[in-house]
Amino acid sequence: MGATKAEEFTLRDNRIARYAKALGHPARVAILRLLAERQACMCGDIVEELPIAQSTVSQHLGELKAAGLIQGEIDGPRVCYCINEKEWTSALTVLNEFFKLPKEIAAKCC
Amino acid sequence: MGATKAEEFTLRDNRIARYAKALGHPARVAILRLLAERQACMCGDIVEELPIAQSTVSQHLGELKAAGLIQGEIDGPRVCYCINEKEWTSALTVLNEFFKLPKEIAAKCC
DNA sequence: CAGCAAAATCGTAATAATACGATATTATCT
DNA sequence: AGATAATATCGTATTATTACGATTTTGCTG
Repeated sequence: MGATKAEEFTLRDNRIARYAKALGHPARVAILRLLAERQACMCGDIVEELPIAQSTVSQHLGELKAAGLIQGEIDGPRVCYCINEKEWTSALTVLNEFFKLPKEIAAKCC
Repeated sequence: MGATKAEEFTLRDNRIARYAKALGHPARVAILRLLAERQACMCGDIVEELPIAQSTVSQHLGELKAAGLIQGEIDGPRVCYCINEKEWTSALTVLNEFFKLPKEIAAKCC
């Protein structure tokens, strides 16, 4: 993302940014949607559903895993991915809390 | 963000990604938090609060404005920024709806 | 063990994001 | 008009992201 000064911000804000960044690309949103919408968790079927190459899908999966939002489990010759419910809930909570901030404020100036 | 294929994904997923991307940097989260937490909307005071240069703050403000999350109004020699309540609510709704997807699913496989 | 299929990793090119200093704008005040 | 103060914009260096093809790894199957 270019030079960054992430360390100089609060842990809380970095946490929010980390989750948000993981959702910051339509391919990753689409992947998460697929994982959420299908009963079973997906593996390489994602590649067939999305307009990007296998290696790129794998890269996006890696980022989602790094953010903690999904987890993968080896299932025979393939890998079965699914949403990490715990982190997912955590992300929802953190983002919701953040988004509700202005609701508590009456005054508006512009 | 490097080469991108955003056009090939759904509008819905692009919309979510757009909001999420705006929140994808701790500086922008911090800026939004400042705008939300203070009664009045901020201007250059943000520069004093954050560990980044004035031009960088201005750049982040521009991105938040492009995403629709904030709006600025000229107020004398300064610019008064505040959260765009409408878009903010819209972002909350869209993200919430997305995050609640897996809750409707009983089966888990890993 | 050889062969196969799925996924990860590597190498790399193209592009976007981050950050800063310097400069230009803009609006106010004297 | 000129000076001042606040923002925006420009130019640019650095670093991150995205994407793909090629290759490697991994685990199963004959």
